[in-house]
Amino acid sequence: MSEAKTAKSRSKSVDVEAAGQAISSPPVERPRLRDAERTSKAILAAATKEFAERGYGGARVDAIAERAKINKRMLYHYFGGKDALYVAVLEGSYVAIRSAEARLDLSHRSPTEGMRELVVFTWKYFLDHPEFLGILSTENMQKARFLKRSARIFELHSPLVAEISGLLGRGVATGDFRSDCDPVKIYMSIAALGSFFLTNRWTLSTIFQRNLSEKSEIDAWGEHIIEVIFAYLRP
Amino acid sequence: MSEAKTAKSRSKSVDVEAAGQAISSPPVERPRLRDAERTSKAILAAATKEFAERGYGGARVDAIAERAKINKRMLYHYFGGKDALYVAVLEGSYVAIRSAEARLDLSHRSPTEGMRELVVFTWKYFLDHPEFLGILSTENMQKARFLKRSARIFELHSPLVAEISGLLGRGVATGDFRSDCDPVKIYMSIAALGSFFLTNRWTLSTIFQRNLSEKSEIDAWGEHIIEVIFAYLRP
Amino acid sequence: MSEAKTAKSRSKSVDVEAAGQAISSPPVERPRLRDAERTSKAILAAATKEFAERGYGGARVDAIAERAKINKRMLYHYFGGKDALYVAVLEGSYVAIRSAEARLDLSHRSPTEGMRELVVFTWKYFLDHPEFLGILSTENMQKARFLKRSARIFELHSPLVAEISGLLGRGVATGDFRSDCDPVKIYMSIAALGSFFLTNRWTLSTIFQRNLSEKSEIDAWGEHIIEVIFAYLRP
Amino acid sequence: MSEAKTAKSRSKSVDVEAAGQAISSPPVERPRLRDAERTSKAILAAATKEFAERGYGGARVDAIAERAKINKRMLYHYFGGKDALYVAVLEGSYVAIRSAEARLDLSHRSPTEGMRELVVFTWKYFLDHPEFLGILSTENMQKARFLKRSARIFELHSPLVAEISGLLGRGVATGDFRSDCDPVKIYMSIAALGSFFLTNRWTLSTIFQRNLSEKSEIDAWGEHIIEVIFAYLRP
DNA sequence: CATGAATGAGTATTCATTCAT
DNA sequence: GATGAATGAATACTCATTCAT
Repeated sequence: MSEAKTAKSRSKSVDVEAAGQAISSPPVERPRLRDAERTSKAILAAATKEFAERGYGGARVDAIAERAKINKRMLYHYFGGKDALYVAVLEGSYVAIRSAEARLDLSHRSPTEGMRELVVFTWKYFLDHPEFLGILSTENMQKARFLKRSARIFELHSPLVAEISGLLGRGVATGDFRSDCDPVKIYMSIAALGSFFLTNRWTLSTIFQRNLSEKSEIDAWGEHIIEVIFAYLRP
Repeated sequence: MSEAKTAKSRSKSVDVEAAGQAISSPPVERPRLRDAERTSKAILAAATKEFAERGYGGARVDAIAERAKINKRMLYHYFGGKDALYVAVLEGSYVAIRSAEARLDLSHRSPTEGMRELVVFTWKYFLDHPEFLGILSTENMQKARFLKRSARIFELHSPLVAEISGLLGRGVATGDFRSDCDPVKIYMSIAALGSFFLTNRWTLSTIFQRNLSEKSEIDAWGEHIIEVIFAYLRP
Repeated sequence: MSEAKTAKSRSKSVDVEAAGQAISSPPVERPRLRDAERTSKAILAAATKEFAERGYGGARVDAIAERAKINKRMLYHYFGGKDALYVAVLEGSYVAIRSAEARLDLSHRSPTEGMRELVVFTWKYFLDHPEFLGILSTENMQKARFLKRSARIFELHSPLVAEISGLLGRGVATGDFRSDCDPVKIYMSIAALGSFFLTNRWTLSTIFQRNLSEKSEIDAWGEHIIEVIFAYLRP
Repeated sequence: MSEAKTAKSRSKSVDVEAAGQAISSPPVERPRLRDAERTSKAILAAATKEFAERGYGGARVDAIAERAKINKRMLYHYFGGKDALYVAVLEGSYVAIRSAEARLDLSHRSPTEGMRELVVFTWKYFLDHPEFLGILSTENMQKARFLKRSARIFELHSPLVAEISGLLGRGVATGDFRSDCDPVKIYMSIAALGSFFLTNRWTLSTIFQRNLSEKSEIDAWGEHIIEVIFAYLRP
């Protein structure tokens, strides 16, 4: 592991847009050559896909370079190596979802509305960003080996917990929600139902002979998550 | 990937005992000469762990041989190659859980009791067989590439769906459960809640600064699953 | 540096013959395939030449494999890596010269005869084993980075010092040598005169416009060493 | 090796000051704009160290740029490439020692005094300029591949030979020295004893378990060289 | 003059698999 | 049946050098 050499990339701030959005942005025709930012983002986007699809061990540096249409050497120039690039992808992925989440502004809605919005957002985000779930899968297969080293990860998540706590508190006050709910458990339940379906639909489709990638099945499961969560929250 | 060469292994029947039980079962005392079987099981058990921990791409044939304490050549002798071995591991994993499940005998219990038993069994099985979840993760990361080729996988699962359908039907009749429940959705919800917690606890522990591998957290989540499922089933 | 992985090669005893003699032995026509010892020696001999000629940093693993006419993979199989192979070469080189030296049996000769024999042997050995000097050059350029880690190197050299001490002592007794000579200084002087000429003859030939690789020059320098050493030892 | 591309650098005259003295010389105060020269010297000094420490093959262009604290591109601007830079270092090294030597003015001293001065100077120069010995090592490892191409190298050395010849002739006349001494052999003996000790002290310290980098050992060896040379010169 | 992005050809090392005994 | 030597195709990473600004 060449992590000692990541110094250079450490100073690179992980760009919120990079992992999540560069992927879908239209192929802007800029000068092409000597565009450091563009190159760096392209690498990050390509790496995100590759790591998500093949896992850390299965991901190939050459494949990332090819996907990003850059010279493999640049990957080392900008990120230092496979490890450091993976860490950048990992942090970038979390930053991206938490940033989008933060834009929800749940506190100005009724508890029921807010909770529904959170559930729907989460489900949609998972649906639209399959790489995020892939990265999580990979990282967990390694027991969060890399994430544990990331200092700022915790801070990134306290606002989320606070937000859910607020919703729950207000919901209890209005009589919409049962009391004694753990915000972390609520979030985990939402994530569990959403993530499991999308992540595992491939084997599930096979064993149950039912194409879970069809729109109707996906939509139905989205409804199902809401039903389950609200059934549980019901006082 | 030399998948064209897996023909040899196809003739190998997957042993129910292999993945799930050979690990803990006592060394059966039969005449001898059973070295072949013993070796084969050791390989399967070692491969299960390796694939579960590192994923398909990250797993190393050498590592499997070393874990199984056998000569690498034997692995090719018995299974034909990495791909075929992986398929054997995959099928064996499903066979193992479905076999254990089948021993539950849910039909002789009340719907509520039966459902609780199913939830508890699933949770415990996931807890006791982390490799199973690892294998699923890996296989889904590859979009069920290998599982899709496995012919008998569907048959293996129809009894499970039937069993849950039975429980639900009886529950509706007794007034314990709401009507209109999809047995597959119920099973997927149970699996989702159990699997997600265990699979993702490493990153979750990190982002929420809370050690989800502690017994108290694990037990609490087991209770949580039951609560969620029953809240949903409540008429 | 992958030295943590050299465990395997560590158990390989360095063969005295390997570095020094396998090089000049006739190409025995043995079965060719599956001859571990032969392969291992061929690698060591090839590596000795490569490291001697190009230095540690300049040596190429591919070049070694090609010189040894083996698959590059075997080099890792037998030695673990470039580092470990280099260490084997280094130790082997010292073992080879010290073993040959030990066969001199200086103690049964007169001090003068013994000393002359030592000088001549050293000169001839350097002349016949240019790789040895090359290896020393390389290792010293790295400030003995690898040699310092070699445990048995010191033991290998105490007999030499003892032998020279014996010669000097007897020479003082017979009146042939001056007293107060440090055996290590004597050896170093012999080595210095021999080594410097052979190692530096390329630049020396150029700057002095005189071909020091000619037999006459080489022989003359051999005589010169003897003269210098005996002039110094003269009481 | 892009040796065909060194044409550019050929026109660069090697500055006497560059390798040997730029390092310690005070920042000459001239109008300004001298950045070009300053940069060029910094590169040469950095390259001298790098090549001396790691050898030609082991030296890294990036490392040289970093040591010189200049942009790598400048290195190509001023010297054309690695090869040409190496040649400049090599020539500069010889020019530096011969220039310093020329300032000795041996002809106005007694033969004995002059000879002692030459020995002491050589020893001190080697001691103070470890890069010089490193460069020689490297160049000889390549059998003077680059030096052979340098046209003016021979001229640079004839004064040295003449100077020593003069000393020897006068010494024979005064009866201080034996006759029939080859000036080149004398110089080579002086250089051999000095160079070998300093170059090889790392391995020698290890094999003889004696720290030859200590001041006492170094001083003692300086004395030893004088003793050896004068013992040999004694009529 | 100066900078840093870009590149293709290496360079050490590892992998799954096969072969000879 | 069992063993370990042998192999070619990757695989992560590095190097000297050039290009655009």
